[in-house]
Amino acid sequence: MSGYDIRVSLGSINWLIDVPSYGSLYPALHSLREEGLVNVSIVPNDGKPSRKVYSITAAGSRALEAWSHRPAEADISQKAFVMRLLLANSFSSEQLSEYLKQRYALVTARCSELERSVKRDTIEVGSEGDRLALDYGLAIANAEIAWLKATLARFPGAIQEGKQSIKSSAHQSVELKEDYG
Amino acid sequence: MSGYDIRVSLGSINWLIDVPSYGSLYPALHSLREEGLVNVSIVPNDGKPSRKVYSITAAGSRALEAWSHRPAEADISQKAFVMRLLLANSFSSEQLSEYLKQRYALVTARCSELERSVKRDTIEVGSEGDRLALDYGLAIANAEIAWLKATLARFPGAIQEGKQSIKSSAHQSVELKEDYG
DNA sequence: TACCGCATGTAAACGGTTACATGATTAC
DNA sequence: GTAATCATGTAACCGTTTACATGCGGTA
Repeated sequence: MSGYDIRVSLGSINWLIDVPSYGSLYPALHSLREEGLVNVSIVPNDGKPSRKVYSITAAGSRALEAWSHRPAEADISQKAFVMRLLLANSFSSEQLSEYLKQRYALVTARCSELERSVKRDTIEVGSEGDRLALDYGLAIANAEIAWLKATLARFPGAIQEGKQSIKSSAHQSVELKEDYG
Repeated sequence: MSGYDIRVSLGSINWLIDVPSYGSLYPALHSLREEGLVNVSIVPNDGKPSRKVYSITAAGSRALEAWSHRPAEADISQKAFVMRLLLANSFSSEQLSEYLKQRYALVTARCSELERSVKRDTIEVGSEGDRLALDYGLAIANAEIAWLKATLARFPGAIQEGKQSIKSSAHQSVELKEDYG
């Protein structure tokens, strides 16, 4: 794709991932080319500036694979998690499963921590706004847990006993409480 | 609270909001004081540096209120949305309801846009990773829609007909399809 | 002995956005 | 005729993080 194309296609899901501006995207592509991780082919474009269509090199594929398999930092953000998911092509079923389990452990930890701090008042949960925000956070976290459970069921990793086939994971209410990770 | 306290208390929900580092938090508090929006009281602290406990002034309250009521930018991020929710104390029931309805309109729009692009292939939805990421996005968006519906039912704004009393909104599966905003 | 928690603060470094430059074409 | 789309690119700007400075007390 061209830099422009990349920006436009990512722009349609800007709320799911961090989309770079042209001011950082174009220089990034230049340096990737200098490092030999991508090739450029100039495609003349009547009137408009000629398109520079980038394609990944063998070295680039290796680097990308290394990047996506690098150990997940403990406190990964939602957007970074989705970005990694987008690159899940080079994941084997086991690796994907492992990755999702790590996320599962993280989110359940956050969730139970939040529930604890709502019951006690470790944090000042005095105001209406605080309660609203925490309730929202809990709802989102629980939805993510449900999705992770459903998706883990669809991509059973190395060893897994209770296989269930599930078609669509969105909209789905699943009982929680199991322990991955 | 002191700058340290602010950081620590916000740090426990760092995945829900953007938490500033000390390097930007302390200077921010200094400039707020210069603008007369907060007061400081120095509390001596045996051995450790004395604590600087900040409290909001009348002018500060007005500025905060103005900030939280300023028209919501169209493409607000999840974290910014939660930050505003945290300050929902100065919202009237009508204002809160209005704010949630705006959010509802935004998220439903994103959701249906995503569904469209999954069915057709406006975006290249070729790879496994793409499908996973979009499925995840859809699940999260639907969860947010459900939460917004439930919360709007709890905080009925000015005019609203079908009142239902709902105790806890998390974990809840709600039918979608209604039109707020 | 070494490190973590408490508690504040500053300056350099870094990374990203914003704004600008260019220019032909199509839509209102 | 005015704006928006296509398409690339650079440089100034700006906010944020990182790293450092200080220093006492508890603990592994």
